[in-house]
Amino acid sequence: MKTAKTKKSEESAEQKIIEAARKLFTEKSFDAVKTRDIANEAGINLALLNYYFRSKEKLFEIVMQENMQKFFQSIVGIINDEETTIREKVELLVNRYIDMLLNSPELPIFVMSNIKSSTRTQFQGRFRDSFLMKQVQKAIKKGKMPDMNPVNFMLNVVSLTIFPFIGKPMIKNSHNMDDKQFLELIEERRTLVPKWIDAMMKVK
Amino acid sequence: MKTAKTKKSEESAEQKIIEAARKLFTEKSFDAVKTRDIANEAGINLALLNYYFRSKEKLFEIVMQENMQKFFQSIVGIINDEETTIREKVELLVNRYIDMLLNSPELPIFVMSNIKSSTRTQFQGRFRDSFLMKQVQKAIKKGKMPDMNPVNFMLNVVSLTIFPFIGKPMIKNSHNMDDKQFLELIEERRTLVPKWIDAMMKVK
DNA sequence: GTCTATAACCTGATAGAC
DNA sequence: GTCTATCAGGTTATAGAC
Repeated sequence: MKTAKTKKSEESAEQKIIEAARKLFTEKSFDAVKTRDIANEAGINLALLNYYFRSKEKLFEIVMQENMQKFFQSIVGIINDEETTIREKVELLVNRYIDMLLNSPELPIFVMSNIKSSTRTQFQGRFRDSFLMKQVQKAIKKGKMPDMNPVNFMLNVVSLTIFPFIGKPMIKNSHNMDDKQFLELIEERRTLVPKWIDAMMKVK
Repeated sequence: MKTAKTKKSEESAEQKIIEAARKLFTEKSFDAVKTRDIANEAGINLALLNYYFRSKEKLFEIVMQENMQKFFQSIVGIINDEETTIREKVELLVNRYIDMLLNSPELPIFVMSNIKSSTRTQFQGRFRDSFLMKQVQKAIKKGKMPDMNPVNFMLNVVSLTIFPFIGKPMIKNSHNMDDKQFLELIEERRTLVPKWIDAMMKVK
């Protein structure tokens, strides 16, 4: 063990830095976050940050990696389950994403803003090669879904589930809603989105 | 007139600066954009930027204003038209947004990232008080739509139309698509989204 | 491992010549 | 109006003491 640990809520300095970095990088842009902010948030000194991680970029890469993981990993199991139906997968996906995003509402914008700059091969083809895609293609072939690019199916699920979190400030502003009302809106969608997806797939 | 203009593609320095700023601020964060970048992009000197606009913040405010305008203004007319049906409004909205976003794909992330920091009263209640909202509320009361928060209707239209542009890098990456395929996907949605919205509203 | 001090560089803004 | 030169302060990263 590198560092002595007392049992109570004592993390290693290294871990405290990573957590501070994750918090700040997830809610603000790379350039908006200053290394001093991270050091302060972690309760350690600026020099220590460079001792553990060689540079701001290196630290950001770690946070990026963790956030991408968090965003994608949790659904890989769902979309590749060969035992569940399309409808069941949609329900699982919607619930999984809503639960995650209620805890980390800033995650989508982070992912969408930073997916370009890295992880180019990390999740490449991960959706395309999933079992869900095969199910959707089969459903289209059988005429049980509109004759369309199957990507549109997954895109609809993701759009209806994730966009409300990305657009939260806009929604609250343009409809004069408070946080409680927004939460009720999301909970309503938890049950409605799967039904909607079902209905959408019946158009010819 | 403040500055002499030759007729051919000669804009005032002031305008060139604004356009350079819009380009850069729209595709990168406030802190990621350096005033020197803007000056270079505009083909003028750094000092001139501060001569016309007192500070980086002032210049950003102008760009923000223009982008918010561009994002919201174009739909105000559509959602307040008392002559068109809900279905017609949806078709108009989808087409208007897709056309706009094909030209300015970075606009949604800019708007969603910056709507907090300003324009708090700019578009407040603009959706809530629209004629479309009244139509939707009436449809719900008549049982022609699911018994839900009417905000969910507008939110579905916006989600299905705008999210694909926000998620473009993710979609291209996880489905191994190129730009041409992405464009075809969007064009397919242009006709499908209104049909889908129609079908969604028939669930009980 | 952790700190203070500081080097080396970057960035927004201004002074002053033309 | 437009430029060059430069200032003042901030920012990342490192040197060196403990």
